[in-house]
Amino acid sequence: MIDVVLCVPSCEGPIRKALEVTGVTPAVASSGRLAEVSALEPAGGFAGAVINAAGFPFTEAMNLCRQLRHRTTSVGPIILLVDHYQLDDLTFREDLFDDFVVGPFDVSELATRLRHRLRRAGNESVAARVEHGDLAMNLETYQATIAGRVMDLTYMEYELLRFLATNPQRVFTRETLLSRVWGYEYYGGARTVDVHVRRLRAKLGEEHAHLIQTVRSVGYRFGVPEREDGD
Amino acid sequence: MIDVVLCVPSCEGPIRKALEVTGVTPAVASSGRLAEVSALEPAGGFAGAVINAAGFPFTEAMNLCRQLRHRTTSVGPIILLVDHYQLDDLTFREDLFDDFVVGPFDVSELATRLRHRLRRAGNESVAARVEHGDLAMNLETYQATIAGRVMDLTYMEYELLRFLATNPQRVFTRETLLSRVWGYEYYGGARTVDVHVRRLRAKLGEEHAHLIQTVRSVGYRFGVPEREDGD
DNA sequence: GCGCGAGTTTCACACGGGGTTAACACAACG
DNA sequence: CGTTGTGTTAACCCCGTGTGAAACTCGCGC
Repeated sequence: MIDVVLCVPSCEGPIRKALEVTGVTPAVASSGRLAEVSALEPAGGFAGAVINAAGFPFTEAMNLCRQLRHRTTSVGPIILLVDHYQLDDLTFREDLFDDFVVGPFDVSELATRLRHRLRRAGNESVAARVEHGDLAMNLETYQATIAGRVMDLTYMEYELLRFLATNPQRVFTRETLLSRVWGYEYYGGARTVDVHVRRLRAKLGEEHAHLIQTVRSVGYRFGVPEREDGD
Repeated sequence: MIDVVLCVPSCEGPIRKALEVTGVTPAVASSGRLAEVSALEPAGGFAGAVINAAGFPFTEAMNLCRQLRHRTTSVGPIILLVDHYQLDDLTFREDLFDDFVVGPFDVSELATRLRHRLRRAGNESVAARVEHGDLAMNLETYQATIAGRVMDLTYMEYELLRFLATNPQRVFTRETLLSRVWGYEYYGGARTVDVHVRRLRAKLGEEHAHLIQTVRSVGYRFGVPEREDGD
């Protein structure tokens, strides 16, 4: 079986060479849109993805990563190509990709990383479940239960809850949530987040509504206040 | 809790800097022998390991990786530092390490990879924290605890305490606090600061209220009174 | 010791802004 | 066309915050 690796937005120079050395065939999606990606997809799914975030709007690249991760058919490891100045942007987005390479891109490093991740992908099983207290989310079936009761969440509600629940205790501003969950830069309605939080709280039910806490003048946080014994 | 990262065979220059930036403390095992490593190990095990295979016999480095992986107590992610010419040697050894960096080593890339792997390994505590005695503040969760008890601080209270706690022992005038914490030039009611200090003291509780001291006709200071013998 | 004044603590209250909520507009989908 | 999901708008409400004044404390001089 031939392994096909998705390349966005192009596959030239060192990238192409690295893929050749590794022995996988590229599938180039120049736009990076999900429709284009799906059209290119082979029967067994992609073996991996190489996304060049340098010379590509960064949030769009992140958005694509997110979409790839959320598809039903798995897409192997995602490797991000970034410029040095973009390193800081990677912080707290660790869940969106598996590895990265800093430009200028070296063929052998690229190839080594590709091989490394492809090999490891075979052994590791991705966490398909998120559990936190009474909340359980199955990422494969897209179902969420609270204290055993199935919640009927919409897509956005599910995504928001998943993001919050996978980063418990951390506070996120509305802007951050918009860019991380919705996937675009903020323009205007921060109330959007509020409303979705409200709907989530309603579906969580009276007794679990407090799982999403408001941190006034900051944002929202998932989880119960920690009792951390200092020392 | 403080995260300790094993460093072999040394921790200098960019490596030390990267560990500092990430907020973990190094434990240096110069020989790389298992006995030495075990002696350095903290109670909770290592949070991760950085092994410099450049300037180190390569097979020895691989041996150490293998030994670390086979121990009973887990040793977080293993990051290998290699020279460019060693890249080929990594092939078929993917299971022995989690990530690698190619020299010359860049601080921010190193730090980013370290954080990336630590976070993926489920390590929550690579967060910005302020700790001082019984007080602990987590800047990500916006939570503050005093002697293990969670304090329910409002936004302004949190900001004020954070500023004071990050500059312990120093005395600040009300004017300084207003301009540094509130962020605007002030003229009028300096009582604002007093009141917030009072509210903070109340939430700190009887026995910790003295953490914020009044310096009459000057301002306020955070920390325990210094035992000044001579002065 | 007593009284006085400057400085600090404490209290109560009013205002403003951030958060919640409901209702609506609109797009997607069958 | 109805249904369902999503984003926006606007009214409402409440909590956090700042302020002034009263009570209190400390330091100093008489």
